[in-house]
Amino acid sequence: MTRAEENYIKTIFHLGGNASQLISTNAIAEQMETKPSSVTDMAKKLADKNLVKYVRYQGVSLTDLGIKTALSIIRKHRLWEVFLVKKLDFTWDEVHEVAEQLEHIKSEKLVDKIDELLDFPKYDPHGDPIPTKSGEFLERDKQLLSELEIPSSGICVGVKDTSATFLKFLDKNHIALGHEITVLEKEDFDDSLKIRIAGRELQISNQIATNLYVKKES
Amino acid sequence: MTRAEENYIKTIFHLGGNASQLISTNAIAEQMETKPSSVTDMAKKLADKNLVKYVRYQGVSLTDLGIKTALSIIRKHRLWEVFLVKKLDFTWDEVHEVAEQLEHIKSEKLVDKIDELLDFPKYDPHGDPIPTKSGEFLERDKQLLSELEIPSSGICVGVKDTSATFLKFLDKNHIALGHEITVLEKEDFDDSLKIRIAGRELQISNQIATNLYVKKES
DNA sequence: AATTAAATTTAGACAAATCTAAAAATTTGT
DNA sequence: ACAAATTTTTAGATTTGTCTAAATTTAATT
Ligand SMILES: [Mn+2]
Ligand SMILES: [Mn+2]
Ligand SMILES: [Mn+2]
Ligand SMILES: [Mn+2]
Repeated sequence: MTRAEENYIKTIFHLGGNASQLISTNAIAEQMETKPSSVTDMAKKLADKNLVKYVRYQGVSLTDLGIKTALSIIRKHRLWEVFLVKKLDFTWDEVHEVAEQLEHIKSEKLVDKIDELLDFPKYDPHGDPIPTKSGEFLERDKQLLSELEIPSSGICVGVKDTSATFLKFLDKNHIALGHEITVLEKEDFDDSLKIRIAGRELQISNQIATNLYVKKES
Repeated sequence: MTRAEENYIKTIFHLGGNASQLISTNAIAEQMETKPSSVTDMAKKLADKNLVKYVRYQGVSLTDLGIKTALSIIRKHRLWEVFLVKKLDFTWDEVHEVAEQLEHIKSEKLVDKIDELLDFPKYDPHGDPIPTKSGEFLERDKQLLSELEIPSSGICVGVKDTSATFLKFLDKNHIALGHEITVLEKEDFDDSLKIRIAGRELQISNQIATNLYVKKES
């Protein structure tokens, strides 16, 4: 598999192409910052290799082989992200770019040894689950902070937006995974929330609240 | 820089193109298992980028920029090899192939952090020196085992042939870096040597002796 | 149902990196 | 010094992945 092929497979997975749902060439092109015509070309190539099902004018979805491939790449990406944070003191806003390169390194032994070195982590630095060697995928029970009842609280377990700007904003406001967040009030005007986290009270916009995942306290 | 360009630069360096010596396209092609015509094309491209000096029909040599680039790639390659051996329990015959991929990962922070994690190693698992961040290169004082006087002894500090077959042969015969080797006799007929290493005596062919580096004992 | 708009595919082009076969330059041998 | 052998370069083709512009299909609107 070439690097380009791997990137397409991964993108299709992230757009929901694991079910039998067909993903449009336009959606893929937009996500990958490329042109729809390029996606069409690649769709044919991937279909030839039995990695996707391609229906002309409708879109593509991953085959079983495609899903297996996607999970393997995602596993590598997320394990490398954990490695960078835990072993090399990278911050969670620095890891994605490097992991985009490292995920294409071909060595099964390397991935498995990194997994072992990290003591088989279940989640990456952004709270996303790491598929096991055999491709199992444990999606966490979570919901957007914006959907919590008021008042109530939960543990911050993930981010939806993983851009460096958002992550650095969270750092600045002492919002980190593992912390308890209590929603105190919702402002009707703009859906902003008053929350308490790590002993502090602060006001966060709806845009923030719709990009933070929490796990409701049991 | 593309991956192909980096591989050419590295090969030219290893063939001695760091001095003003011109390396022939044929030599490069053979080393890289490609065709001389491909090398000619690349030579022009690298010359345009000021990485090599290219004299038609004569060959190429690295510019200062080319040397700097080569050292950076070699540094990464060797640091990754140390990482694989020291942190992930790879054997010295397994690391080269993976390091060939890892050396192209673009992240200065990553290399420097790996360097730090390994406590700034000076040599890779095959005894080759690791250039520093600033490009310094401390070639060790060493000589081929075949060139030791008889009788005398030295410390095994490196291998010339780094192929997996040779390295596994060395493992099988308990020959490893750091061990003292004493040359007891030389057989005139085939230049084979009787040596003592790790308490054992064994007979090694001239081909083995010309691929092992030792440091004479002071 | 026909027209318009939007999405998708095709056709043709391009850059990177490679190859083969033929031409040109250099080196070798007498 | 000159022919032969070797090395190197050129010319033209191929593959991968991309693009633009035009054609086609599908979806939306009157
Ligand atoms: Mn990521
Ligand atoms: Mn992540
Ligand atoms: Mn190596
Ligand atoms: Mn090495």
